[in-house]
Amino acid sequence: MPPSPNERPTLKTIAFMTGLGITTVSRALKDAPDIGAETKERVRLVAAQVGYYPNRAGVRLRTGKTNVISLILSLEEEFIGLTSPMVVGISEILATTQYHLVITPYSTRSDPLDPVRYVLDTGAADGVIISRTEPKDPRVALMMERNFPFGTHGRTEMGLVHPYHDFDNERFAYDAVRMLVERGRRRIMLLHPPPSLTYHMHMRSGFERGLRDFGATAVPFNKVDLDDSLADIRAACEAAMQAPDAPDGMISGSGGGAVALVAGIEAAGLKLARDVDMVSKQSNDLLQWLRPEVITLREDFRLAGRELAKAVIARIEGQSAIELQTLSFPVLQN
Amino acid sequence: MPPSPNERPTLKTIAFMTGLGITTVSRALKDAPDIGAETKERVRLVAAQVGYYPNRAGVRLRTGKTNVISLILSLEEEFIGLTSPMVVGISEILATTQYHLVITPYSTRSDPLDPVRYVLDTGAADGVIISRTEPKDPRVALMMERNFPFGTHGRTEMGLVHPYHDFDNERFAYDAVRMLVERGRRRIMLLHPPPSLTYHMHMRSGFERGLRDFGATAVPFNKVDLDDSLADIRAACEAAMQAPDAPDGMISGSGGGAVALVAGIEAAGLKLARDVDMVSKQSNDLLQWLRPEVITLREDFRLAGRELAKAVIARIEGQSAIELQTLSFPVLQN
DNA sequence: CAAGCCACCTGTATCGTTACAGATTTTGGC
DNA sequence: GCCAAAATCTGTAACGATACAGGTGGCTTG
Repeated sequence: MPPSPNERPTLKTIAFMTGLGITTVSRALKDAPDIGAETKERVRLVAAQVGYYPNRAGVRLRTGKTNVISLILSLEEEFIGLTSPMVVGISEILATTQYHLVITPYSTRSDPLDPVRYVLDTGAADGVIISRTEPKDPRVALMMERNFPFGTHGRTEMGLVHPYHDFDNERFAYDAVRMLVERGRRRIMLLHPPPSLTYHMHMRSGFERGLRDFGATAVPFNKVDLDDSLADIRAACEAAMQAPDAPDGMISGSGGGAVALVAGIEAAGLKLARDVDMVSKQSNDLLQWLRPEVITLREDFRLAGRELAKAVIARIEGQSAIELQTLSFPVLQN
Repeated sequence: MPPSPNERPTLKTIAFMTGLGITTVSRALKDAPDIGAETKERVRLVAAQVGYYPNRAGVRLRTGKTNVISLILSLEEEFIGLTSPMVVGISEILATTQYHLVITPYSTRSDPLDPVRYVLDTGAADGVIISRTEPKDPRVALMMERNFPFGTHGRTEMGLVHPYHDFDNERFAYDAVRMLVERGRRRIMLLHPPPSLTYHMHMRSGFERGLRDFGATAVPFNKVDLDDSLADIRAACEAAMQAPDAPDGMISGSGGGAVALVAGIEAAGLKLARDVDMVSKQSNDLLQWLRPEVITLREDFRLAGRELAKAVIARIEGQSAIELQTLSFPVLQN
């Protein structure tokens, strides 16, 4: 019985059209060595002609390969818009491959291990990308233990070697201090990431190294971090500016945080560039347009997405993890 | 042969454990009417106990149901961050179902029909969500013709009934004009969406109705639209402000556009609230923090994501399209 | 008590693909 | 020419699920 011409073509369709066996067609399309060159050519031609795509469910059922990369996203952090460019970067890479991108969400209020366990237990993907990486990240430990391919946005501190892409937050904070000191600022305040995340340490250590090397002092600012609401950050900043030892320089670990700090400074009746200078990490340029006085160092999330997608695929293909660790560096805007 | 206890459990595992047939287990888990109540209970218990999830590839191969919703994203538009909250909204809904969210990207430089054709031809998803909807949108026509479930962010003008969620841009522009006139502004400029998109018409007609009803006049501003770069928009705005008939009121169809307009106004040496008032659509609150003088009306993209996800699922389940059309309204910030 | 009906359960075939173990034909060596 | 070794090709089974067409046993019904 000839396969219906209206249905999506399968190996059977091509087998019928070429007069070959289904197995032969399958192996021809895989360029297997035991198939004749002319046969392969013929099969490829017919396959292209009828617009054949392998059925993903068939492949997945038989081989276990899902051809899916899962991006695990916290529903809370993300609406700030940071991951949007990351999704774009990942998509750019996956578009050139067979992989699809699946978004696996979780709520920060629930266990961050849940989505990872879900993917591992159900075999929902061939590889995973996670962010909000912690020094002793249990997700990383779990995936390493199961030997499951993944990449992290951010590093860990467990002596486990795994693929990552990270922004050099140590250098960012160090350079930020330098730039502030160059502008004559000496009393510097840092709006840091939540202490649970690895890059908190990086940013703090760059900050402190900068203070030492360039001779500035830290103004404590520990009541809020980048996970807090902009309203809370602004209020804390306003209070800090009105305290006796108010800072004359500020560093913000994100563009959103910087906006809140600027609002706090101005609510205290002070003025950027005149009373305070600020260096901020920035991923898009809205801040730049409205407060060009803020010095911004760009973190390229799109690049991060590209690097992570490449790393995870390479890991799936068996490349060793140590070759799949990349770092990117702050770039001064303008 | 008992199924290996290390592997993921399948129907076979449960069948072995309960002493039932595979078919019975399958039907019991589906709550089929021809299975005894006690049996169902027993099967459900064992299934929960061993942590059974149906194998997606098996279901998909046998039934054709993918349990996937595809969000089709333009790689260019999106890094402004608009779709990030939309992804969150979609995820919130899908998390309560069996559906996975797959991001299917395309480049605005290529044919927007490509990703739709891909999903249709490969059966990659059970339903699709698209944005950047046009009055005669060929993607909508194609999916309607193939009777494929989808939802659009934005309406069409083809006399075809399909699920959509839209923001009432007509009302937005109308209200915006009113608010500007209330502040004594009479010469109003509109930064509109690209003319190819449906909501361009909506926004323009609300704008013009507002001008008539409230007695204001339009200042032409047709060289740029919201798809242009912020730099181009700013330059165009600066030029407009220096022309003899400069506007004293402005309406921006997006928060990003508003930032560029503000920069243009200020580059021309003018001042918000004093020389010009502005009403902008806004999806996050960065603008609000740095230029509180700008009046912002919120468009809730997260809600849009939720509504669209619900609509597509309902459509898949056979609900009629006309019941799946929703509109949301501008909300004044503060 | 046979027939019919219900309530429950189950075997078989199938979706599209690939691993595996042959089968068939060609080629080459002597 | 004959046999072994390549070179090509192919059928079967299996991945996990479900549609479909039967089974089986008990109970009512006339």
